[in-house]
Amino acid sequence: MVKSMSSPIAQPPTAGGMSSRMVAVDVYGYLAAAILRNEIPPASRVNINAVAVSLGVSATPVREALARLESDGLVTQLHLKGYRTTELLNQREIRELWQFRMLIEPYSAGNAATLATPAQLEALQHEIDSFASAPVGSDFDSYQDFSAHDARLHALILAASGNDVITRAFERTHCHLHAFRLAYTGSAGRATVDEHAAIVDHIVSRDTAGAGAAMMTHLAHSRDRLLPLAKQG
Amino acid sequence: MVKSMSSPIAQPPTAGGMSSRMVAVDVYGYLAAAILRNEIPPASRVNINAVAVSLGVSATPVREALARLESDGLVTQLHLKGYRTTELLNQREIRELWQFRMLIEPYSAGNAATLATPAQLEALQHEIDSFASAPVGSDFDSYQDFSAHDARLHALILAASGNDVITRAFERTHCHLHAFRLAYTGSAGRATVDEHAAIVDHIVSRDTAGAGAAMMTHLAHSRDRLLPLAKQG
DNA sequence: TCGGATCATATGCTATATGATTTTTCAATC
DNA sequence: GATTGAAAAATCATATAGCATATGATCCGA
Repeated sequence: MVKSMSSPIAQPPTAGGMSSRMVAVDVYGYLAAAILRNEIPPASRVNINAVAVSLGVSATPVREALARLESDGLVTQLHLKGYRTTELLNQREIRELWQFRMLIEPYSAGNAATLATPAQLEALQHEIDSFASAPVGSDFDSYQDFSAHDARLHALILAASGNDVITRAFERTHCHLHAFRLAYTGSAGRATVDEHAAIVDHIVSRDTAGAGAAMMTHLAHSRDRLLPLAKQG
Repeated sequence: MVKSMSSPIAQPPTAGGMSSRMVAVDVYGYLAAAILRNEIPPASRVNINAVAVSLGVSATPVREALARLESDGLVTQLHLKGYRTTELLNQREIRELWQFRMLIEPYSAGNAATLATPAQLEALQHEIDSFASAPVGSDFDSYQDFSAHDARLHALILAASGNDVITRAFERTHCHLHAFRLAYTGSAGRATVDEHAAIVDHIVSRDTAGAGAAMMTHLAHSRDRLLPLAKQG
């Protein structure tokens, strides 16, 4: 996100005409964050003009961002009825998404154990250390921090596994975003932190099979932690 | 509060609406097909205005389609330089893409053997039959038909496996489109037809392990057939 | 031949028009 | 009097045209 989005109120409409070329507001990032934080609740309409006005841009860049968000599965477009945010995942969808993760993430964790560069190992260890001793709060901001940490760690592991196709396929699931939308009132779990540490320990010690197994265990647990929060489906 | 009683019906939209409101041209489909057929060569610029004029629409729907195509990895956007089609896959990218397929398609083929409905089994068998005895030509149109058959068969298997997340992740790789761009001068292979038939035989006979193994074999072979056509990387 | 100025072209955006949809209003009926 | 249904108004999504700016190529002079 770039700038000037903490004030949802009126921006002066580009007086004089000098400022129209100044800043490219990251409409995509703004909308993704707004959906993440449930500022735009699930299954609610996204008013293109309202977004455009609140960001001080016109409709065209908003439409472009929404087209991308639809590819990401965060909004859906109905002809002549505009865009709506998607529903929260139900239990069936969680099972399907986690099954997908179980196919690619243990494999990727194993590859990371084999292929990670020293710098990548250090980044993984740093991510673990930064949360190993952190307080585990239960307020919104704490949970958001924790969710971001979770997302970063998994992304680091994928990146270290050396397969860009798989990494992008994983990113496009936006699994952490969907999980956050379900659990944004929840709290960070010490169990998750421990499971993350175990995965990274195996990767750092170049234990391919152990890393894959630890990731599989972690995914099964995280799925089971999430399922009770979702509707049946 | 407005009361305006007059203004009788006398405003039927009638004519006028016909010309400009005719049909929503499928810009996305047009561009995807154009890239597929190499009418827009790899790594070449896509002139938004030219596309708009040739399709008889304005720039806005073209921009929206290009935003979606970028999410699909078929074009890339450079700021103030517009959109370019992506390069052909190189050997490293083929290996990465096929590795991804090897993670999800054998699993999905196995699930299809377990879960496919009778209608889905029939659709699979029909797809096989329609090409089992077909002539295997080497001209452009024949190869295009064959590629479409290949894409349909894999899509049917994914659909029968009962996991929409995995199905969408697979679709978004556009692996058949990338393969076609590399091999569009090639010819359909009898070997591929036979491998397809073997996979479907296992699925129809509810042989989960056999279906997965047959799919894995098929993927390895198709990868090895494709690699010589790509640049090193 | 090389460097710099000039100009044509394309991009990204804004402003606006058009028509579909949704909401509100209001009268008629039960 | 409450409720239903239709008509009008308002709202909103989509599309179009046009403008300001950045880019890249051409041309000129040294």
